[in-house]
Amino acid sequence: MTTKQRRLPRGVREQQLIDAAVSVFSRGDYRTVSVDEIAAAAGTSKPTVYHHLGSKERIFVACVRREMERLVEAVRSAVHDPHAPRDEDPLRRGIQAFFTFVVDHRESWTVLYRRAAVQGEPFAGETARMRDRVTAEVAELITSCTQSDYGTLEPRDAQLLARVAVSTADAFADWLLDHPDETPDTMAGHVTALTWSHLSARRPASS
Amino acid sequence: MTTKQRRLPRGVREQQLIDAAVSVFSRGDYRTVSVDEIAAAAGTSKPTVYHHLGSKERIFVACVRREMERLVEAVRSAVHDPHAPRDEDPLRRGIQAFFTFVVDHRESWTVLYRRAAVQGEPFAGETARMRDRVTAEVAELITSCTQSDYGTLEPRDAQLLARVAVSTADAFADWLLDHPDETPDTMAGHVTALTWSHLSARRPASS
Amino acid sequence: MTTKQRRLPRGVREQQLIDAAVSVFSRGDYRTVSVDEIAAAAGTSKPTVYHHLGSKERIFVACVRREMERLVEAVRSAVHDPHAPRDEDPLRRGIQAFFTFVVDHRESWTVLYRRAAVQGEPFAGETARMRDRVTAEVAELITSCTQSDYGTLEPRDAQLLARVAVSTADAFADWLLDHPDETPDTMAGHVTALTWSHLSARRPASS
Amino acid sequence: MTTKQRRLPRGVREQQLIDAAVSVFSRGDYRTVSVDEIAAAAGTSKPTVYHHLGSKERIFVACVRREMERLVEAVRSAVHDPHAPRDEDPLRRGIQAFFTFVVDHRESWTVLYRRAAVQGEPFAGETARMRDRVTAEVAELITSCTQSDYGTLEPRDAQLLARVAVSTADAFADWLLDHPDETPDTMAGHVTALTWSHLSARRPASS
DNA sequence: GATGAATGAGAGTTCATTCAT
DNA sequence: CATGAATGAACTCTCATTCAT
Repeated sequence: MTTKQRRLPRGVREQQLIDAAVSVFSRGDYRTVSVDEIAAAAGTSKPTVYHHLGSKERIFVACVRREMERLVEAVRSAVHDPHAPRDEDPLRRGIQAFFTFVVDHRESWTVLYRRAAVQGEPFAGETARMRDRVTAEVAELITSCTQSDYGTLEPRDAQLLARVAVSTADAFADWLLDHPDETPDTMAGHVTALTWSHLSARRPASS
Repeated sequence: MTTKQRRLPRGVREQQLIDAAVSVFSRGDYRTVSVDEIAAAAGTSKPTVYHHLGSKERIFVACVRREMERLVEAVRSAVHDPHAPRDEDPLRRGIQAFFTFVVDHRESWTVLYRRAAVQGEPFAGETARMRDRVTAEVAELITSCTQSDYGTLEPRDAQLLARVAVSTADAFADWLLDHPDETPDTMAGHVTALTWSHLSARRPASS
Repeated sequence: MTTKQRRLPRGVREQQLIDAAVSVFSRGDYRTVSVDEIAAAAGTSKPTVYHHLGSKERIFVACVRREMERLVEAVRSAVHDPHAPRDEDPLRRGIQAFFTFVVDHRESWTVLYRRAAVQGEPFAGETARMRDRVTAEVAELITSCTQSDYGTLEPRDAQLLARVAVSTADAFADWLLDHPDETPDTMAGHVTALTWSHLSARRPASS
Repeated sequence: MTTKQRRLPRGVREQQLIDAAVSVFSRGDYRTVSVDEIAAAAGTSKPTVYHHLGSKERIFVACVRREMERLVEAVRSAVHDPHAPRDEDPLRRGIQAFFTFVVDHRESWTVLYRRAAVQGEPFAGETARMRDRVTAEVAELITSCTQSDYGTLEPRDAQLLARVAVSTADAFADWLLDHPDETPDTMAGHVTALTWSHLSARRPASS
């Protein structure tokens, strides 16, 4: 799976292991996945995994944490892209970045959105907080982009919209898997239109 | 959990067991849940569960199957309700029924939508097929209700809409858990508006 | 090891398991012993052991607790034996009972005195308390038997004597293993003489 | 734990390692202790420990061996002390030295007497032989000191007495931990008196 | 029909020990 | 010499599943 390379420096091995773990966790949930599988996917042995990550729980949290950072970073830099044309909608850019991430890093997204949702695991608190950050980030994005156009969007509404946007992106990503002829860009257009239209539906009085 | 009642007729006992199983499966995924827990929740012992349902896998499938029937039945009878006012939108009625089910039978829905989604379990095929039937049903509903208004809605588009509707309903149900002041009816309104607006977005030419 | 007998009632199986566990724990310390060994010695399987005793720690504690009761009971009933001759020294009778127990139930004693002494195990508190009870019991025995002869024996001195008596009995039991020609009775005589003489050493003024 | 000092001459490093190992082994038994702990206590890394001592077993044996030498040496030089007053009892001097060692080098003694007693370890033979040497030494001491006073003390009796003396010293050392107001000297007096009185008890006819 | 008892298979975790730097 | 990295083996504990009552 990975180029076999013994005696790697700390940081590198660790990233390799997280790569493997994300991939494996995207195919089964926390309980289904065995540490042996992760080790095998990383081309190493179980004790090595423990040497670097400490415990199955910490492996999982490390996965969620890292993929979370990547996602947030991707969306943020898209929204604040200094090279983007002035007249381009930053909201659409952000949503597109978000959506592109979901599609391009299918495994990451699955771990982030689907696996972290399972209740009752020992690490519920940590991952739930992580998961909330995705929607919080999206909500903030929506808020900041709509402030001028529609008056002040209530935080509560922004939250709701964010949740809808996220779950919709998830549904679209699934859709894309079964229909490879659709382009991420087309889909991103759908989501944006959808969000806009829902914004009007929510706030008919403010137009 | 259930009123202890020995020596019940076959069918009844079985339904009780499935009730308990649905409740337990809604709180943890397939692997997390133990047959012991299910037996305890049903107020009986493990071998009794096996006697009636055969194996853990078959227990789970039985849960998904039964809840599925209930959901489909609820939506269908709402759409074809003969006592409904003529001028009422059957689509909205259907969506509302669907949404109401999701909210009222939180546990059933969780098992149906979240648990059945996990890949890699031994019964993947069976439950995946079940799960697809939800969206298929919704798609059919949308198709049949929009046929006259928007020309012929492409099956493909109906499918996509169905998926969005379903995942949105899921997001809304989650939202409702955190915000008990929202009424299911309000939420149902949101979904309908959302779906309509998206229909326009998808078919701008046909208006 | 034990007569193979399937499907035993709860209590019986449990005692069998503790029997086996005592035997195994007497040959190796807490960490050396594996639950598999215990299961094998009891003629059953590992999960059965867990079914009845719960955890390795609880197995060990159960052993210590039961053997403790036995020892205390043996000494007590010897001291208060109503059929004993009036002029017989109850102290000697008690020490002899104690010593006989140590020699006859070599395994029990080893678990009680040697294994429970190891610090740093997770159950340190529980077993330490148990272990203290042996000496406390012996101290009480000594106190009650010497009260009239030597004035009031200070509790502190009784404690010290008890400790010496216990460790001496342990040494003697070891000795007996290497020299089978000595009889337990002879040894009991030694201990008594030893204790008496030491009593004089401690309280030279009261003679 | 030890002053970090790289590139030490062979012998010194080795002694430092044994120091650390004795300290660690005194707190947990052979299985509880990990080589990592020993390495950490010595302020070095695991492979270094292996480089010098070879294996966990050999580490343990090295500890026992060295502490044994120290104990024997301490007792011997006390008995044969040329500067001691002529009329002083060399037996008491020896016992006192022995007892002082037990109290002052609590960790050494624990390793020697308690840890080495566990059966079933791979090195049982070696350490058992070591352990026997303590009592043998004490027996010899007793024999040589009593030769003139009580006729010839049978070797067998000397052995028994030695065992009792040793286990009693152990009990006293424990006692001292809980009662810091007792001085080692007082205790040594107790042991000597105890041994003498027991000698009389054993050989009433030979006086 | 219903249940306490029993178990084979497997998962997470640790550790003594060895390479390779 | 000294060490971070790597691993095979073993151990505790759990669970789906089946007997025997």
